[in-house]
Amino acid sequence: MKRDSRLSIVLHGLLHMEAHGKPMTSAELAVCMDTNPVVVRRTMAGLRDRGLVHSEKGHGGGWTIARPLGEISLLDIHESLGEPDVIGFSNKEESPGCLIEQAVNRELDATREEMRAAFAARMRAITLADIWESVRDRFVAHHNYRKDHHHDA
Amino acid sequence: MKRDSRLSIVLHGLLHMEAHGKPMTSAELAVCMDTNPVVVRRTMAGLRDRGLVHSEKGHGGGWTIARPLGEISLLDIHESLGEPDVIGFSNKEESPGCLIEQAVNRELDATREEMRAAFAARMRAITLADIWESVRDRFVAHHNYRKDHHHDA
DNA sequence: CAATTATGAAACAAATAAAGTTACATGAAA
DNA sequence: TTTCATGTAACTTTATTTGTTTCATAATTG
Repeated sequence: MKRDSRLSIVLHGLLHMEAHGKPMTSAELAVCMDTNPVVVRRTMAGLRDRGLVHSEKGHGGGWTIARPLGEISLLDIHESLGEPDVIGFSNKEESPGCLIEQAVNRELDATREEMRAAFAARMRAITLADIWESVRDRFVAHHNYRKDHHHDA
Repeated sequence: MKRDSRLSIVLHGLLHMEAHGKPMTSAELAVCMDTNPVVVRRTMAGLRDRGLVHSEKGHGGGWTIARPLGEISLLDIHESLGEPDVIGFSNKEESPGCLIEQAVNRELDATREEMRAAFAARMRAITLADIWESVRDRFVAHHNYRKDHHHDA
């Protein structure tokens, strides 16, 4: 299966927008994210429609985050992408006549529901601010490591 | 044909084998499962290699379950299929240099691990015997319903 | 107001992966 | 020795995601 990586793409883009400080164009984002400007627009479109980001045309235009990072959960973003299915396996047939296949589907459906619940619970609890802090922590750690170990004259 | 449905296919086939009582050919299974004999062989191959099922060539040959249903967990079967990834979303890049993308990956990786754990826990706890009972329960319920509501002269 | 720069969106092409199909070799039973 | 069944490789079809081209629209700049 070709797996959906839009959530990964969008999160990466959003945090670069935050780091940039001013509106960032689709072309600039595309370079950061090693993809295409049209892919950026297409992927951000859902977030724009929900008011998570803002886009502006013309000179000085581009993308900005429209809310405080702490008020955007990863679940909000997932929903803005149209809630693509996060499960990698499916039933051969969704409404089979066969009693055996029905029983198999019941069991696998229940498993998928549990996995979706685990996904939603975690994604609801995490905001962009959390990831942003995680970036900062690692950056500081890296900086301190270099400071403690540098061998310059 | 988008998501992997081999687990669904294999479970359906195994329980038909159980119901059949004698060796069942790939062609017979393919009819039950609305697929192709080669798909059946290909999908069952991993289970044969692990000793969950047995296959016999020639007249009277076909597939049989090699162990008591209660001793085959759904996780055993999943592993026999080569442990295909059960998650439907992925990272854009697996080992990025960008600190931001690394932080995004850490978060999504952790979420996927939780989902995989939920999958494995459930699949480990369920055996073919459980599904088989579920089939029987529904069959009996259906039979009783018909008995209580029939309107024959 | 015209040139430039940006998004919006449709349409199309490439890449990937699962499922289906064909073909044939191998082995077991009648 | 013929028939039936699995084992496997190679190829085709279909579904889905991602990438690309193209052009319309809007906002800013000179």
